[in-house]
Amino acid sequence: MTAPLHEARSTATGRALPDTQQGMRRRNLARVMHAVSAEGSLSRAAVASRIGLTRAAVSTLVDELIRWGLLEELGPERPSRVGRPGSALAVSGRGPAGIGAEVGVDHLAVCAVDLRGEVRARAERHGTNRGRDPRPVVGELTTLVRQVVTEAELEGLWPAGLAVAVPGLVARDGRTVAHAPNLDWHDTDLGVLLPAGLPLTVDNEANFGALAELWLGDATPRDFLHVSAEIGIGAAVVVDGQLLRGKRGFAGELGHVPVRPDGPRCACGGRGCLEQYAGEEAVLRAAGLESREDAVGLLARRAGEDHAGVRRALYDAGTALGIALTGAVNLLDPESVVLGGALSGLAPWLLPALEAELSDRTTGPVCPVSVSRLGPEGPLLGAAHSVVRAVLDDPATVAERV
Amino acid sequence: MTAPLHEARSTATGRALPDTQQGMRRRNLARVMHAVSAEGSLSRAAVASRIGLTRAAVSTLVDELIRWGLLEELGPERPSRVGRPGSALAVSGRGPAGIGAEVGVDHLAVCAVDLRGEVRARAERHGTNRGRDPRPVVGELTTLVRQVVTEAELEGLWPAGLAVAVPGLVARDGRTVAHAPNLDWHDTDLGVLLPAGLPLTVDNEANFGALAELWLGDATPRDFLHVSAEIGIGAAVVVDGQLLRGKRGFAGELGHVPVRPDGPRCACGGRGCLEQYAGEEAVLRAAGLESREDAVGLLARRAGEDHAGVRRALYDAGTALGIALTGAVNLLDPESVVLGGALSGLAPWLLPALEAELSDRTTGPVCPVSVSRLGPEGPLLGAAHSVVRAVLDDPATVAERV
DNA sequence: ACTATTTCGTCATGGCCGTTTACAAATTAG
DNA sequence: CTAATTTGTAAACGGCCATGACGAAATAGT
Repeated sequence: MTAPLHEARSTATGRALPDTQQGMRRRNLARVMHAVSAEGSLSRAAVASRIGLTRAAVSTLVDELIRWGLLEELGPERPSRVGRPGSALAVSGRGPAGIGAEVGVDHLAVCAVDLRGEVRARAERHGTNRGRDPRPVVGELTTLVRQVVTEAELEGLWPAGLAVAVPGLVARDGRTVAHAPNLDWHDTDLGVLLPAGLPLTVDNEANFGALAELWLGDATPRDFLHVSAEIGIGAAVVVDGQLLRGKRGFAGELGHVPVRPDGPRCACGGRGCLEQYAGEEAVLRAAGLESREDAVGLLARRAGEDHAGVRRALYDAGTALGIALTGAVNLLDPESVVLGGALSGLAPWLLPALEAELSDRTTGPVCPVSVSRLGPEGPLLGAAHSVVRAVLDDPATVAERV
Repeated sequence: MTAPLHEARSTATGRALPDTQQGMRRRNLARVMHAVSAEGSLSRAAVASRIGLTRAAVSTLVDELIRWGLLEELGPERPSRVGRPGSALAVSGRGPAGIGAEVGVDHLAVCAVDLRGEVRARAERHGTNRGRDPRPVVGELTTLVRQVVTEAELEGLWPAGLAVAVPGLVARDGRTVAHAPNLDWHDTDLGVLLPAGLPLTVDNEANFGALAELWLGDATPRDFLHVSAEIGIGAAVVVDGQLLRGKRGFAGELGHVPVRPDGPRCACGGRGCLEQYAGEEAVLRAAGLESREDAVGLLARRAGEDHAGVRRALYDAGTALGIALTGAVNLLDPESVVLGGALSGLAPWLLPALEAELSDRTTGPVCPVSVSRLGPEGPLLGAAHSVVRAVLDDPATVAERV
């Protein structure tokens, strides 16, 4: 079932557009941008036939988008068919840029992505942030943001917004970090700490990772389950190209799905949660290793060296993941499951058991499990791209800034 | 995150509307219908302020809707505030009607619902359909449909479509029953067996039950999980007022979520699926009862009589349901869980254990569990209403039929 | 009782926007 | 070199909602 006809369509920012001629125009501007963006380069006539408007209408839309600096004319296409060749249009490489930032447990990173989706500037700083006061950390992040912004501006870009990925739960206001256990940040409003003037969005890094997979993945479908392990084990549910957030924004808590209902007690109050078997701590303990900084890298190395205990621990973790995912797949019938974040590095040793459980426990064709190509870059790229998508989704918002 | 701006909006029938003035007009017609329908009776001015158009624009929209027989003028409102009283508009009780039908294991039922949502005609036939050939069964259903249609026509209604609820999986074409184990129907195309001329939709009865809950429930939110047990145990996931169907249309298979991963083998290939503990068969066995026709009624009676074995069996089923729902709630963060279908009758004995598991295993405020008020009527009403909703969602479709 | 005020529904006007139609430009096919 | 085809633009057209004005129908105040 598709969206009801009567509901006001919304922009990516959540603002409803009135169903009036201006709203129609704005939607058509967006459709032109998306058509060109998807194809890389397209003539006006091609856009028209693709989005179902006439060439004349598309011409006026394109004129406006060029005036705003969102599209540019590349000149005549190489003629392939008979008839006058079209004039190629492309998304501008000098217009607005999305600034993405990531607060990791042991690093900070910022990048700028242009409307074409290319990374045009980058800066990062290594060093742990665990337990540090938010103010100096965000101060350092601000420095990196400024660096990236000036670098991007030298290339003719202007920042359209800032999106920050954090390892924790974010309040529905999209600015406040409600709970980031690995940083020990609680109820921290990043809006007052980051440079003003840029529209700001803060979200969980797993969510941005899933969106990156959706937007940048090789052949990622519009309905999938993205599983990542950074803080605990999180899943992002993507339905029809949209992130499912849940009532309180807590959807995707795969880590506390019961796997063995009579298993050991969990901090959440339950018993035998997935995290008890596949969480970082649990796997390290099962493998007989100490808890330390780059635990995932260590596990991957040891597993590569055929360390029996580590292999065994990862196999068991894969089994537990498979059981939890069986439930999720039964409930959601997604087109695929994608392993991202830290899990992508451990996938070779997790997958065998995981897929065995999944195929044993489900009938019919098994839901395919793939590994994210983006790996640890996902959240940062997803954050930057979320700003870019907002511009593509409603180009008229930049009109006033030009 | 809300729907991207650039995507073509769709009608409830899945047909995309071009983003043009005609599409805009159609959407505004729908918004007027929904506004009046939601409030029962509304003046033009009230509609205008509610949907954000001007009185003048609403006037022309209303004129058209009245001409099509979808709205009617009730005359001047009782004046409450100062100023000229408005003329009350109401959804017509003599326009199109939605015909809903239900193929149950031991009954057939058909009803007609008008645009106001009232049941205006009804017919049913009792007697088991288990294992019968589809042709005579659908023949009898056709007779009932004709009865209901003529009865509705006597009241000035005309049938706008037929929606059929079946206890089984339905192919994505919306016409073919892929697999109905309790009827023993497989790959049965109902389109060729039912009266032609009426737009036909076939869907799973659990899905229609969930939609009924969404549309008719007392205070049902737009994000909830509807659990029902008719064939096996099914859940319908409703996200943002939309049914989540999944890639193959199999979403909601709660019955095969692993509850005890090392439990007894299940027909699905897995072990310890929910159905092994809370399925009809399993509960009867645990209670020491024979399998028979009205098993749910029997269980409810015995439980009411304080039969210890039955109580125990239902308590354990509630525990298993609670474990499975913990996983689902963690994954989806719904606003509530609704127990419908056969489960609603057994709720008093299931709920204690179910809620205990849920509150023990989740942190923060517990996801509220409620019991469907509609009970076994849900699927039939949901089917009929789905036709009505399609008209409200795109009133222009009836223009040609008037 | 009478007037001022408020609100409702409608009409005429105007502006916005996509479509239709026509045409010049640019290329291939023959 | 001509006919056919396709592209992009311009002008006229038609649909749709907004604006502003007006009569109608009620209340509030004197």
